[in-house]
Amino acid sequence: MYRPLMHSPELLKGTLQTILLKVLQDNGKMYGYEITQKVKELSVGRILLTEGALYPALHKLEAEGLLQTETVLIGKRVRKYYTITVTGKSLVKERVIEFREFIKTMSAVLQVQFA
Amino acid sequence: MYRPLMHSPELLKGTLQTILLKVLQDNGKMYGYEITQKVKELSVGRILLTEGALYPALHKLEAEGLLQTETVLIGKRVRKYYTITVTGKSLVKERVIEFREFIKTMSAVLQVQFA
DNA sequence: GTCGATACATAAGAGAATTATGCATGTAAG
DNA sequence: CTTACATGCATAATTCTCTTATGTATCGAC
Repeated sequence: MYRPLMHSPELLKGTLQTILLKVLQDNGKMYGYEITQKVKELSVGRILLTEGALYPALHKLEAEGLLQTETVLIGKRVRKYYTITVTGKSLVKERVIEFREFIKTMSAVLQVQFA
Repeated sequence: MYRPLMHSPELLKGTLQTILLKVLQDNGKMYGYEITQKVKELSVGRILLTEGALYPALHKLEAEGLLQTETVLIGKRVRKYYTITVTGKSLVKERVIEFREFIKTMSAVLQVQFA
């Protein structure tokens, strides 16, 4: 399946984990495909997560104990639900703060107000 | 020479070109090392450009016609001054707008106000 | 005379994404 | 009824950008 380019491909690097954790924190139990749709909706079509980035990222977050999974059968289709853990919740807080700091720094370097 | 880690290494990916172009637009003629010091100063020590990233990036921008160079001998030391071109100036405008859009999008996805 | 700062540059390696591919089900249109 | 698109998972090959490491060399201070 074709996946169109995102709005700012390079800028998004490094933000994927933060996005996944935050969306899961805000929306509770979600599965991969559902996350891509939610992010697409929130970003008004500007962030289109690719499977090649999404699934490895989810697996990594799970391996690190930041997410928990639960596999469910819907008819004959497999669905893997993800939930954020306590550890994940504390990390997402840090990540959002870090992102805010990053914007502050960039604002100073680029001499631009981002308000 | 050792180069300490930057504040948010992953987040910075993709912003290097924008930083270089904008700093050169704001400060006129500058050489590599001078740029690292200026960026360090503007970012209050949070962005420490490494040579391995800086020089290839400058060479690439030059090859693309976004920067012009002028080599000068200071005593026995070589210095390569960079100036932003007209093409470069129009690109930096776009890049800053793009970065602003990126923040807006991230703000919507993370449901956080970045003001 | 040695260390740290100044000043350039390239190569090897790592990390995170894109692109491509694979498998499989559900459903709407023609 | 078959074809295309959406749903749903996953991994492999490749690309891109940066870090880390290395190399060369000048200058000033101690």
